[in-house]
Formats: sequence, C-alpha cells, structure tokens
Amino acid sequence: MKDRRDREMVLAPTHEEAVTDLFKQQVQSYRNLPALVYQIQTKFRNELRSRGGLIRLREFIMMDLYSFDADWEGLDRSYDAMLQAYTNVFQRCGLPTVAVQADSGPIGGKDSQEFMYLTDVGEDEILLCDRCGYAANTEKADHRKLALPPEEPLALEEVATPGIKTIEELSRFLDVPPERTLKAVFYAASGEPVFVAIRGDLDVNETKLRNALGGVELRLMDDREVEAAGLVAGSASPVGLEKAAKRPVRVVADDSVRSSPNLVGGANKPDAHLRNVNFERDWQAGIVTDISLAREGSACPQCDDASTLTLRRGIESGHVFKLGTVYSEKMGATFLDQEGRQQVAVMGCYGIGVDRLLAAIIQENHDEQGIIWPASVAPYAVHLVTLSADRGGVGEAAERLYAELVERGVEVLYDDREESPGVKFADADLLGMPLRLTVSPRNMKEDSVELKRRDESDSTMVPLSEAASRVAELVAEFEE
RNA sequence: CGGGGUGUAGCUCAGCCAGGCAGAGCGCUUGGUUUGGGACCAAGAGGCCGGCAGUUCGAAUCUGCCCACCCCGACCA
Repeated sequence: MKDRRDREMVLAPTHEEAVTDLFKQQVQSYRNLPALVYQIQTKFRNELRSRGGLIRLREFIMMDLYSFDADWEGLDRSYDAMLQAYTNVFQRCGLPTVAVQADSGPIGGKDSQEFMYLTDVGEDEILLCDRCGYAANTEKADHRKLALPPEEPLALEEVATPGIKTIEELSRFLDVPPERTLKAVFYAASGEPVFVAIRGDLDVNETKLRNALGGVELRLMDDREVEAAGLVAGSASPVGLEKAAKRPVRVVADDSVRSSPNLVGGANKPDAHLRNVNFERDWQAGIVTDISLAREGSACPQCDDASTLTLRRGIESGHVFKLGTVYSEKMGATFLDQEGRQQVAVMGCYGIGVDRLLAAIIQENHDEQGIIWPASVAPYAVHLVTLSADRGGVGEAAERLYAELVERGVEVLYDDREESPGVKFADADLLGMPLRLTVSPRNMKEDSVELKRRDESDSTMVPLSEAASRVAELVAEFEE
C-alpha cells in the first residue's frame, strides 16, 4: 500500500523476510551461529471475517523468534530447545497446552508443531491417542486405514443402480460395505479440474490434498463445473475417465485404493455402477498418496493394537516449525564455514500469539466473579482497597501502605474511590489481581488490614506494620 | 460473496404481528439517608425511533430502496 506521500508501505502478515535480511546484513561467519532473533510485533492478516473476541483478528500481536543454524542437526537442536522453552512459557502463564503435530503449509519444512490449549470453544480440531500420546491437528493427522484381505481381481461387471448417487445408498442397495466401494470427489485446483478417488469409507483431507497438488487454491467444484467437465455426479468413475470427460482431468488417488481389490465404482453414466474395479488394471492416477481425513474413532497410526483417536477442540496459542533453507536460499542468507566455504543458513521459526494467549489465559482462569490472574501474568500483584477512607485514619494508613509496597517493588492497583464495599469488592474480583488488601475503619481498630487471595475464599488479618513485608514475601513466592 | 439477524434514551432492551400520547431497567444530575459484598427514598435531565421515499386523516409500527453493525459459511504460508 502507499502512504499520503505515495511512498510504498507494507502491512506484514509475517516477518521471515525482514528477519532473514537482518541476518544477511549482520552475520557472515559460522562463529556467530547458532543465532536467535526475536521480536514482539504487530502483524496483519487479510481475514475475511474477524471473530472470537481476541482469538482471530485482522491486526494482532505476535512474539516470534527465528533461529539460524549452520546445518540441519543444528536446527534440530534449536528446535528442540525452543519446544521446551515454549512448553515452559505456557506452563508459567497458567495455560495447559499440548504440543500437536501440525501442517506446515506450502512453505514446508520437515517438522511443525502447534501448542494447543484444549477447550470446547477452540477453533481448531485435534486428534489425540490416550494410549501412546499421539496428538495432531486434524489437518495433519494420520490414521491406520481398515485393511481388506487380498483377493484375485475379478472381471469388471456393470450393474444397474437406478437413482443411486451416494456411497450410503450404493452400499445399502448392493449390500456391500462402504470400504468395498470407490468414492469420487471433484475439486477445482486453481481453476483446473481434479478427480479425487478414495475408498468409500474414507473422506478427503483437503489440506493433504492441497499439499499433494503443490499448494494450489482448492475448492469443491460446483454443479455447473462438474457438468462442464463431463463428470456424472453420483456415478463418476476413474475407469474410462479419459473418454467420458469433455476435457483432460487430473486424477488423484488415496493410497487406500492400492490394497483394496474388487471395489464397486461408478460407470460414468447415470443409474449404473461397476463391480470389481481394480486400481492399475482398470485405472491409473497421476498422484497416489495419503489424502484421507482422520476422524474421531479412527485407528491410532502409532499404536499396534486397536486404540482409537479422540477428537478435541483447541486454541492454537503457539506454533513452531522448521523452515529449513526456503528463505535463506531465496534471499542469499549465507555464512562462511570453517573451511571458508559459503553455506546457506538453516532456519526455524517459533511464534506465540500474545493477545490470543491473553484470551486463553482468562478462559482457563476465571470464575463467576471474573478473572483470576495467574501471578506470573497479572497486571498488578496487589489490589489495595479502602472502605470509608475518610474515617478512622483509613485514608492515611492506606497511603502509607501503598508507598511502602511501591518502595518494596510491589506493583499495586490502588482503589481509593468513594464507593460502597459491595461495589469495590465486586470490581476487585472482576479485575482479578492475585492479592487483595482491604483497609477499613473496622480493621483499623485492630491495627490490621485484611489480606485475601483471589483464588481462595478465606482471608487473613495482618497487622498494619507487617502488611508490606508479608505481601512482598508472598509476591516473591509467586515469582519462584 | 452467500445465508440469517439487529438498528428505539449514555448502556441493555420492550413496543412493531394487530398504525392512534415515546417506554422499562441500569447509568447520569440534585437533595437526604446508608457504609464489610453490586444500598434506599424523593425529585429531575435525557429521543431525528439508522437514512430516504411511499401508503395513510395519522407511521417507531405497513411498503420499497439505501446505510451500518452482529452471527453463520467460504478464506486463514
């Protein structure tokens, strides 16, 4: 975009380029590696619709860190260190997270994990195995597909299937289980038609499909496009597709078709299907790979036995991945190794969404009354409340206590408003500072103040003279 | 862009179906009482009923067009 003086400006969705350029200017020698750079910065995304309070915004704050290593082993070490560091960060923030395998997108890289805060209001779906601890975003998740016993290929045979269009109808009509059928799904991949063939008991994982096709823009074809391509919705088949289709159509197959003999598939004409369709003998595909969607109840890809995956929802609070050399190669981010040879830096990138982290922390730490800040991230350690500040020396005592606490380096939110006790306590609960100190005429009679933790219902009386030191001790404990 | 919804007092909303004095609660102002868990009494202030046009004796209410916002979906290295 341009500013009022017609200068070029950028609203950056992410900052890999800026950081890689910085590296390029600053680092020439292997002696400077590994190098870690971090920042806390505003990012912009052209979201179609922001939603979820602080969860999904067009403008948001990210803390992100980039690592530069001399080789891939170095990247592995940096990555593992950051994975551990981020685990510690979320723990200290009072946010239980689980690191799950994630899709790294077209940019690629070999490993990628997201830190998920598990909550029913989360926008991401995660599959977990209770037995082995396998955890992955549904976009990424693998699963073990039902295995069919090997069979000799039988002869193709056309059967009449009047009015049958869905796998469910087909399965019932011919009395064959869904895993003995072949499903056809049509996509427009950056405008080009793609015929996806997958076993009838499975669904397409669009992220996997997009990656298989090389990061294209992917959507289902609409009825008009299906018609235009000459495909017969409900009875489409990869068998004889070249002849049936009006234009060339790429075929992508899920690898389940390799070991699934004698399936029931479409006949490329209405009201008819084919029995005994066999991959390779009857049809071929340009790409054969896993493009299937793992679901609740799918078999765990890591366990030997019959343990299944459970679906949970989560908020993505952090994301780490191995960028590799994508940026450093393109932008010439190199250094000289011990032998004086020019080498490309190997990069990793690690992000935490700061404002959505705030939302997640509050989601996890609240009650009917309001926020219960974990001490590590509370805006103030202490909420100092006066009741009837004009009576019994309350105002003066509170002023002294405030000054004493500040002196000791304790952060204090001081409520000296002339409001009723109910209002002031309710506000203190709502704002949720870890400690509340109440100075009132009643307490002054005992030369004491009331000390209450936000996360406990009981309170204790503390002599005025000891209040500041007691609080300072507690705050010190919080910081451990 | 598609689907749904909402615009009335500072805020949250009722009134619209079935046209006839512009309403409630909270908040605000003034006076008084109250003071350890969102007080009470009394008196007040506060409105282009989103905008424009139409129907009608009469429109917040019916009709058309427009604008804004919210929700769902599509999208999200």
